[in-house]
Amino acid sequence: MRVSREKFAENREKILAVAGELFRERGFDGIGVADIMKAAGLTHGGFYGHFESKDELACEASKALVAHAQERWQGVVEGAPEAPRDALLAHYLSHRNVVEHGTGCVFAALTQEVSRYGPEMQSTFTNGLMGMAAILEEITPGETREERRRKALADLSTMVGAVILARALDTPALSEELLAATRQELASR
Amino acid sequence: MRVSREKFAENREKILAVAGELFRERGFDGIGVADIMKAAGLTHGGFYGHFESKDELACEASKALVAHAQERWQGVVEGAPEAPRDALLAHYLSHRNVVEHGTGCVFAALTQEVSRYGPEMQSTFTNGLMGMAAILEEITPGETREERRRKALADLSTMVGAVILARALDTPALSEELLAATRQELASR
DNA sequence: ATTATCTATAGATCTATAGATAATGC
DNA sequence: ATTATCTATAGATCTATAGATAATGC
Repeated sequence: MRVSREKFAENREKILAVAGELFRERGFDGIGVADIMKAAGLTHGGFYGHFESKDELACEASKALVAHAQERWQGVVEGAPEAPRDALLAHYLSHRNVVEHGTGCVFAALTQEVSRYGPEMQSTFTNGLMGMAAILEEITPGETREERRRKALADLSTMVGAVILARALDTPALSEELLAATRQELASR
Repeated sequence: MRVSREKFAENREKILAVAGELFRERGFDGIGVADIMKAAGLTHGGFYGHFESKDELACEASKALVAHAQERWQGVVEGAPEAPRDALLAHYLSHRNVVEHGTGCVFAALTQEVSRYGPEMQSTFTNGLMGMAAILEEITPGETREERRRKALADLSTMVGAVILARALDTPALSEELLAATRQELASR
């Protein structure tokens, strides 16, 4: 049964949204095309009318996730003009970002798989990470532009690293301690 | 053709060593039992005389990798009693640890997959991360034990995060900039 | 007539096992 | 006789495709 052009475009967006969530939850290799389409309410075979391959879907979904992550950071920064850095630290180093893999930070979920994928995926993540660093640089104190850039890169490593490590710890209390310690240390700089 | 007991034990160690390298290179889901055994110079079927399942191998290999990582950090710290923290930062935040996935840090390679595996795997990584934090705590300056513990957890997040992000960047110059920025910021604390 | 989706399946890959083989060690 | 390894394969899973179906839009 064929659907309208409008519905076709809607279905593509639905596949991308569902894939973005399931990839973040289970990794690129942890979820198949059939299950993604099932979760989107479509059949396996229909997938190949929308994307040439699973790799193409992984690339497109990653681009959307990275763009969305930047918009979210930008929104948090603009929503707290008096203390943007504190707002961003509280937003990112949160219990929610540790527990909700499917809707949490794409970098905390998928970065380790990127180097095993093709150059297009690496380029997407590189651009995304540099975009996050640029947002951080704007709200980081420092004498020179070089110093702010340096602090932004180190802080980005700290933030993403803390969420990745907190997700691996098997006790909620330890995860919370790691998050709180990282928040406190970053805030005091 | 049967082998001696001694050779049997050797074969088991060889499988663990090869698996530890290939898991770090391609992830737990990125390499199969048959290819691991081939790399170890054995046949696929022989695997199940050594391990009950691929999951058991993943757990045992992870335990060995985590223990080895702690020993290595301890060795670096003891090898530079005058400036152990600087030595550890230089050792960990190195070009080698970004490029050589198969022999590099187990946490930089596999931590994101841990939460998708069973409780035994999570326990192994939790113990490992807490061990690394304890080593860091010993060589971190601070007024109180609480402050040193806090700094150690935040620094561990920064170090592992920096290597993970540096591995995802698609330009060697950017990876080096991220590493150098992180080294410089951590050293100045 | 065109085209988006669905059904069914080919082909590849992966884990795990069964049975055979051959060397060890009592 | 025991046991570590090898050969061969069962069974499950995954990507991708071929052909059929049915609704859209000229």
